[in-house]
Amino acid sequence: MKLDAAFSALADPTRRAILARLAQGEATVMELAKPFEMTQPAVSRHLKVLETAGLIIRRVDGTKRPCRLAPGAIAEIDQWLNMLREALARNYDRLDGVLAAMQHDWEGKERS
Amino acid sequence: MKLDAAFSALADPTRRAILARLAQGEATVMELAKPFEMTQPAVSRHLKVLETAGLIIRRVDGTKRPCRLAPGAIAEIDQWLNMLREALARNYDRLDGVLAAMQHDWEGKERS
DNA sequence: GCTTTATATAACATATTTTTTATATAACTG
DNA sequence: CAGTTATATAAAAAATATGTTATATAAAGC
Repeated sequence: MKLDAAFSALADPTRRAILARLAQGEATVMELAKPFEMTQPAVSRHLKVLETAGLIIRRVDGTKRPCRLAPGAIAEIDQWLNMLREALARNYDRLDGVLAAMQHDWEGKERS
Repeated sequence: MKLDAAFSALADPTRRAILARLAQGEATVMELAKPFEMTQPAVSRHLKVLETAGLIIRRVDGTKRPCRLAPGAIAEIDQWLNMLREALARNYDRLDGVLAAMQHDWEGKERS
């Protein structure tokens, strides 16, 4: 299941930063690595994770491997999240949210 | 950063299944555990992960702890994903996708 | 009050992830 | 061709995640 890989890839802040950078356009591995206090191999691995998850694609340009966002990147993720969105919307329509706020035996935090 | 916890929580299939179940309404720990070939403590831990990530909330009902989807569950996630959505839409508008498909030096898979 | 039910926590084993250093490869440069 | 540049891969250490069994807690039922 690709959802595992996709969500897992997004769970890492470095990888999200890489995606945010790619949102502005293509970039090579070195360009992507520069902002991070991390070695190049580490970034290479993050890119592999993103590629395997279907979030980015890479092309070959001489000795460089420019990366971009994969066109269908978040399609599957979005589809799954829609299920939750709809459920949350339904709950809201039923005013479950309001009721929950009123009956204060709901805990927003943890009790220990 | 809560995004880490949220995406990380969603990366596990058991936890996504739990959320899918909760999308149909409140459920107790035992009810949630039943479909899985997993011990109750394992499910308890998954629920804690989901709660910490802000994806579910729990109330106290006697000895039971019924769970629901947290109202704002995917708000932060959605906000972040919007950045990507917009970038992808921009790329599409510029026909970057089409161009990429034409210049076949783009690899959809991996080369080894 | 004692037993059962619902859930949590602890201790621990195993698996996975993340990062590092060292090295390989392959394409440019002069 | 020799050296440099861009990137990948391997090996290994450290951190984290996931599941198990055993046990604790607290409310419910008799």
